[in-house]
Amino acid sequence: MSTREKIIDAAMAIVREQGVARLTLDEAAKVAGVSKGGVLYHFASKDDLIRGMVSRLIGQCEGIQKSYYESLPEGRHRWARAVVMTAFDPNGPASDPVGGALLAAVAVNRELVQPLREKYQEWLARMSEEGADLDATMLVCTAMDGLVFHDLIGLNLLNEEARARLKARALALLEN
Amino acid sequence: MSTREKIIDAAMAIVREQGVARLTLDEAAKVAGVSKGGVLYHFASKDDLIRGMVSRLIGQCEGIQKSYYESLPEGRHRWARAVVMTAFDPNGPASDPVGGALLAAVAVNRELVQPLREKYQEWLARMSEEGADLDATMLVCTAMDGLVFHDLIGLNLLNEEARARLKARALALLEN
Amino acid sequence: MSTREKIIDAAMAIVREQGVARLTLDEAAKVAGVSKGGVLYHFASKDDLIRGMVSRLIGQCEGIQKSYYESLPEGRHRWARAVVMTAFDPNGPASDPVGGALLAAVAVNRELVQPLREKYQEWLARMSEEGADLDATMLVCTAMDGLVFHDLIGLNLLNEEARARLKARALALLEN
Amino acid sequence: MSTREKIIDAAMAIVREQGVARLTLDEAAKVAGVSKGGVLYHFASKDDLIRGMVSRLIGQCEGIQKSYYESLPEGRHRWARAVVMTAFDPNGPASDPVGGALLAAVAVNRELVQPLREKYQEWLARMSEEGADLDATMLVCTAMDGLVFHDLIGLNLLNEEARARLKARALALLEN
DNA sequence: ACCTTCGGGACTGCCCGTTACT
DNA sequence: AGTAACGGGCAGTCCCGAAGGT
Repeated sequence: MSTREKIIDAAMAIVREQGVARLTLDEAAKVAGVSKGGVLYHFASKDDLIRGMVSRLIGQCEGIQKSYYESLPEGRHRWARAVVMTAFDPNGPASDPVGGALLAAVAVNRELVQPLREKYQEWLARMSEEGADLDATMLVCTAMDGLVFHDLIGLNLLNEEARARLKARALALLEN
Repeated sequence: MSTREKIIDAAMAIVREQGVARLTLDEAAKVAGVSKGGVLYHFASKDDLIRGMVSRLIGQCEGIQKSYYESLPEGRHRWARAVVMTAFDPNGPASDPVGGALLAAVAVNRELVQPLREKYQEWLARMSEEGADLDATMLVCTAMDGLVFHDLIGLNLLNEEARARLKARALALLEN
Repeated sequence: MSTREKIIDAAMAIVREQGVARLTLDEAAKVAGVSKGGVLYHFASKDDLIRGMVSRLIGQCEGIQKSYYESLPEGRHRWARAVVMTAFDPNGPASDPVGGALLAAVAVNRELVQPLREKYQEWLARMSEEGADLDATMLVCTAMDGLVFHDLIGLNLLNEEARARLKARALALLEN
Repeated sequence: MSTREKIIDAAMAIVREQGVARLTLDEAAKVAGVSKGGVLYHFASKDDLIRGMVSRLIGQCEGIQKSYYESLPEGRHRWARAVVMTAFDPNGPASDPVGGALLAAVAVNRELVQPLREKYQEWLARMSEEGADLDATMLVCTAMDGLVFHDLIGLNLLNEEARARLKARALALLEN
């Protein structure tokens, strides 16, 4: 595996095991088995390292979404339904502590949002191609983002039953 | 005005004018016209200062919500509608750069979310008291949080027209 | 009990239970049940508080010495023997963690040594009054200080048997 | 000379010239001609810097002891005599203000005593190898530590004449 | 006399990023 | 494709002084 990948792995492991606050260049270097200078060779700054983590997370998220898409029957809102399924997936983005960390980083530094925006636009394009009711789709997708966001900051408002009802309601809006 | 309030004002001004990254205790002290020791007398840590900012922001947000509530006609989803109106208000939480900063802080430090959770539960109780369709309400409110969150991290996905349609769709779900 | 005494008690308890590093004015105030300002009313500075602790410790030490003196048979080196007994007493100054803390404070701030010096001179006078062999007495007493000092900094060089032999040797030098 | 050595030099100079209380990382950095970051690169903490100073002081002390040893005639207590000579040496450990500072540091932080303990055990081994009367040796050496300790905390109990008599008495105990 | 609230400023140590050198 | 060394900004701890209350 490339050193670059090893460093991202190390960074994500640190965040998962010790929390964001402990993600320092020194620690990432130590876990990845290189010097701090080595980390800064591959990533120009800490923000740059975070960008790398964001990209990887987006990739994972997209993988989950795609596999849901493939498992769903054809239909007008197939992609949108996949988005809903992903948001509620126990292994999805809402459950990864790394997500919260990156959320923080993105909130602080606006330019980190760029790769995320591009991916969102790609998803939107995909959904509009399948002839969806775009208003309902946007409402549902935005709600899914709200849900993931609630999970990421630990705002436990909904119990399992309420979550199930919300999921059903969201999918209902995407009927026919 | 109390020193404590002056410090919160200073902190919010810094975030608005220079961005979160420039919010340091030293800077807050300078702007508020006290020493760092003075700041740390009123706020035990930077996180504590942020907690103060969160509380104030929640208060402002609630004020907006309440004034919308009062301006709306009576009806089953009066509070829920007020939530939607607030989310789209150009002076609402979505537009304040301070919100992004606090979002970041909350994402990093889970315990900062406590006052926010309490306020949310109060709002939920309020909405359930008015006999709302709770599933639809949750879907809409979660979507509003998603929208605010998009704004806060600067993920400009929707133009004015799309926003207007989303607002209409959300309010439509709260009909009768 | 006077507030002043309560504060000294609190300070000593903190040192014993949490170590010197945790002895702060704030902590002492909290444990003693007053505000920091209250502490500084009774003791002009932290050093002053330490002076108070030193005095109390000297008093305790003198109490032990006196009771040994009274239990010893009359003789030329009765006081000197009491000094030796005190140095080896398991409840004596060598065993109190507070001693180490105060040692540190005294080493840093030379003027804290004043009460200690006065007490030493009193002891020396006492010993010379009993017609002692002053050279042997000084050698033995200095050795006792060395021993106490070793204990205070945790320089565990001697096991129980070696300590017993050292004690015997010291007392032997004070024969007749 | 290495930066590390320069920093230790600077730290010792500060203690000697301005007292322990003025030994701060900033000051050490300034005197050594590096930044505080530079100091903290070589010494992880102030304690770590002090550890470095302790090691150097132990080395100096051992040098003095060794040169006394070489100047002394052969005999059963050659090393022990060297210890006595060192304790009374006007350039020895008792006279260096740095010693007091380190004493304080060691009293506060028990783990700093480790190198000192090792060195003491080495010395003890050396003395027992020369076939010494170990009880007398321990008594004398402990007394020497007591004396050095008195000097370090500035407990001026003995005038020059009394010191000379103490020295003679100590050496007398090491006869034949 | 006794105690509190408020605030100032020195200091430690953590951490990011730069430079010089392989 | 790295590493060692270094610089400097910041957070948080702590001592203490000033001013005032009871």
